[in-house]
Amino acid sequence: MLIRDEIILLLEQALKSAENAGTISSVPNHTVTVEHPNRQEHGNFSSNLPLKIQGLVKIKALDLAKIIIEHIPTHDAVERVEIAPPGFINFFLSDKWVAQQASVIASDDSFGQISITGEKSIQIEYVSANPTGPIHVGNGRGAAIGSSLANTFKFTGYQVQQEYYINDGGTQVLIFGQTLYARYLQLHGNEASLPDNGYPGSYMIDLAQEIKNQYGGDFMEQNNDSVIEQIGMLGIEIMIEGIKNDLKQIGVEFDSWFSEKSLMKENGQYRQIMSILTEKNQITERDGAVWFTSSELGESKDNVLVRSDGTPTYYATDIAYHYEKFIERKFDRVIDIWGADHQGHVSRLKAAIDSVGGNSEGLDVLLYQLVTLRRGDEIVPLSKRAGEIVTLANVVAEVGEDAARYFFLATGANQPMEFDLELAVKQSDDNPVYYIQYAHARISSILDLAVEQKLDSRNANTDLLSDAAEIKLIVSLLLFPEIVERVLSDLAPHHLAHYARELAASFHNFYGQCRVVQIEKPELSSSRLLLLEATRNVLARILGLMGISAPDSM
RNA sequence: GCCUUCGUAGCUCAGGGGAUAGAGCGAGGGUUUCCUAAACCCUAGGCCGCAGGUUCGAAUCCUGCCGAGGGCACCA
Repeated sequence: MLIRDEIILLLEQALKSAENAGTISSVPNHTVTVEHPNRQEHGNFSSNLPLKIQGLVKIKALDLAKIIIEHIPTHDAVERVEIAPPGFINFFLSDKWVAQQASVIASDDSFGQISITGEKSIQIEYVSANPTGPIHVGNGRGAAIGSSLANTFKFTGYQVQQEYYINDGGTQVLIFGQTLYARYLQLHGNEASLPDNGYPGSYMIDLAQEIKNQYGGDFMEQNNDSVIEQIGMLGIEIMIEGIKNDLKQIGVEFDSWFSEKSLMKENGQYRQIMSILTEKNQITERDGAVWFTSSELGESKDNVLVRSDGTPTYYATDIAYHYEKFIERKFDRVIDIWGADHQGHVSRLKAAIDSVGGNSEGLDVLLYQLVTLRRGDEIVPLSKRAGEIVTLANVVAEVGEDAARYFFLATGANQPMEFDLELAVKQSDDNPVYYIQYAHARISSILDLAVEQKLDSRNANTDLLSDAAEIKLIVSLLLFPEIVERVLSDLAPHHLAHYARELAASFHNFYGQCRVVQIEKPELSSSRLLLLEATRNVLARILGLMGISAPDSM
């Protein structure tokens, strides 16, 4: 159990005990919380319980605090409890107990795994960029958030499936095929113009070249209607390989690639949701199109499911897709990670999920604000000339995998993010990601030295870990499970990045204050080596969760 | 117009009911006969967009206003 939760328990027991003793009246339901105060003199944990319930028991908070602390049971970890105006109860952990935790953390690979209740199978769908072009910088943000979140869920014991939804159906893909075919014809010296709203990017020429290299003029000789579809599908396949490769560059690999087209089969999910909605009378025909009467469900308006030309909208296929997730694959919980430009889609999708028999409460949509790219003072336009975009691959090539992951992750999803290429590269020496990695490398280096000097942590005596810097470092380590908990409850992996930096700072400070390897003091050395092992465990873990490498030397 | 996210140090961002608001970068100063100086320590820098309200207590919650991004398609 987390020490935080044990302290909450102490407070609950104290309250109950005071009630039983008759010193205070019975308190109706309430939640006891503790937090980490900003200031050291307020202890390791602080509770506002007296302030919260003073009105209920009709005793002034400060007096109430006095009563409560008299009933707090003793606990190994707690050295003393103080009250502070206007009515806080502050807990100070004993240094001895804190020091002992170094031993626990060093030997426990599962340190940080919080106990979970409820659903344990979870699907996280992210990136899912259209396969009609290479993935861009904004997708990189979704990739970093999704991947780190998935890592953290997995670490905690969830069954996680990471999925990429391939939009390989619909009009976009048709236009993609037409564009590709036009480029292909041009490469063979034929006159051909791009379709309206085609894809002007030069990567389409490269793609056509690749197909030409592989298939020569095969597609020239065919003269049937399906040639565009064939060449389009071929192009999509190649694009997807490229996307997989780009994602691999930032350490992202999916368990599953789900094809939109597969929903359109004879008795597929698309047909099923259409018939369910028809049966439930939630569909109407208007202007030649088929509408979902979502306004009757409290949505701001109705939405088109089938266009007047008979093709389904993205909305309709997305309903089918989520029907497949919830009803067929039976995920308890689904997390979709989308760019903020899809915000308007959230509410109507949830409404539709409920209509087709799913439970939209199982769906969390995590929206991330869009990315602005900068180079120093200059804003880098995400799309340069017509169709030319700054790809994720460009950025990763420029700043490196680790820095890219860190920068994408470090800003909260709700916050619009500025990615400064100049900062990420030019100042790489002062880059937070190197700062964190350096802590790990330093530890490895000291551990190596210890081996040379024939020192190890077996003779550790945690009572010797009493320096302020040592205690502070262990206190930082003890925060790790709480961080994991927050990442999962808030779906906010940026906490990982900030915590990692704080932990690294605690370590670097310790390093400056306390020499580890000292031949003449083998017991102290041993104890500090134990602390290093504990720190390395947590640092390596958290870097792993963020998808950043933990180097042994730099 | 409606919906939504945001506004915190010169810059990039944490904190999202709690006590004297924090980091990094940038600025100024100091630290190395000793485990990696990609480090450590110190200093300067803030009406937390503005105005009301709720509360014992507001950067945090509510309302309004100002400013920025995104959305309001038979695009995805």
